[in-house]
Amino acid sequence: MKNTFLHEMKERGYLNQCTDLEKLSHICNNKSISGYIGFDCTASSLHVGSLLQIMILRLMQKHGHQPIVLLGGGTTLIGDPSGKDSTRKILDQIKIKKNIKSIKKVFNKILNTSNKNVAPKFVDNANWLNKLNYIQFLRDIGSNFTINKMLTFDSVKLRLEREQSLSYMEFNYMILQAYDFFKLFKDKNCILQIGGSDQWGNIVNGVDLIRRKQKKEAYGLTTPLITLASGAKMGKTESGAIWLNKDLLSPYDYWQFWRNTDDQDVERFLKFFTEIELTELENIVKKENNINNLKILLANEATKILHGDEASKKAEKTARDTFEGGGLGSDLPELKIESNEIEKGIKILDLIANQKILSSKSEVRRAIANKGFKINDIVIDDENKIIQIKDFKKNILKLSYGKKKHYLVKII
RNA sequence: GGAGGGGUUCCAGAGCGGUCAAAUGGGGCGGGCUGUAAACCCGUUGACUUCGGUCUUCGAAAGUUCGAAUCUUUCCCCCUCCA
Repeated sequence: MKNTFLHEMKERGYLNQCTDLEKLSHICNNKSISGYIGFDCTASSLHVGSLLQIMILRLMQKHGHQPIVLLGGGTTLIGDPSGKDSTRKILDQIKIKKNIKSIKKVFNKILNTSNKNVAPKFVDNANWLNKLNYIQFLRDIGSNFTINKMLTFDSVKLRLEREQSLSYMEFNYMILQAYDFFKLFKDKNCILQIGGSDQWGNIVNGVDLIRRKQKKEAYGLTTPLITLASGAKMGKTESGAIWLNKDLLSPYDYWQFWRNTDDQDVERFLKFFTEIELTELENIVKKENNINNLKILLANEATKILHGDEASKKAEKTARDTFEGGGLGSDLPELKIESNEIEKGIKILDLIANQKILSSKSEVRRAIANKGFKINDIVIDDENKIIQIKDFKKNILKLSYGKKKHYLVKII
């Protein structure tokens, strides 16, 4: 039993902890199962921080198991205290509904939806959580939890140790998540919950609840927390999160994110975020002595999974044209400018400031003084230089900020 | 309830009547070197500016003063110790 789901999980480095790895792999090897991962709906898109989990869902499909995507419309109303120092903002239901709709798009792109046997099921826990009867719930479910034990979970313990307040509402989060698992086990025969390592406590609670209520075994599994070589958490950079939704981050920028991976992370990320067979990957890595080609491979494969082959190729071509050819790629972000403004002639300072590349005019000034801006690859040394139609080639002018940010200014 | 300590720019943290848009470090951004990497070095890091300046910032409000992040009063919030 070599080529199985859990085996590959392990090989790719997705596996951190499991409630009972042996039994679970035995089950997985003999039949197809359903497993779920819950996603938080606080934003209108997930970011690469959640990508590993999605890759796992894809891997389940590859091995013939059915993924259940739980979009936490109910639990997002409460807010998971795990790994948080303070209570976060609470969203209203309308916003959450919108977020769910938007987040779902990504799953439909990444997961295989055409094969009936493994097509993902989407569930929203608002459908059952919002209807719960308080007294009933306390009697049926609440009676299975002891405060003594709940207080020992990291999500609670850490907050209390730091004397940061933890509201009763948040305190209940783990019970709700346990209930989710119980519910999916009962209704959808879902025997596995997967989550990040910070979810361990919540997952174990669900497994326990199922054991108590149903006298049956369910399984929990966590993935390691991925950090970058720099020590930062994956997904959020200073300039903004690496969103998965196209409307928040273009395929080109997504491609660039992977292209700019730290040397030390490349091999690990190839395992995590591409589906190249591991033996093949090993060969590639061994043969390739230019790490930049590995980064390109990573960017291509990762972008392909999320945005499709075509978008990935286009992003690569644009990157090559821009960085290697020193020319301009068609997939670069576009900035638009009115033709009458150009006819009059516009100060370079104003042209840049009017676009939202930097947040203030002073910043643009400073950046120009620091030789940060280029027009058609020539450093701008005078902020008062007037830009006219003759500076455009075929209606297009290449504006660069720093070494990596390039834009096409188009006259409309 | 009693006794103290404190809230400063993205963060940490100095300043304690004018020379303060505020030291220093971190982070960010830009430049150099390279490989669209890391490390390192340099610059920059409130807004607007005709580059002379102007305006808004040091928990909030009011006051003293020619002048306040700095002094006074009230209020809000945090922390430490005792009960």
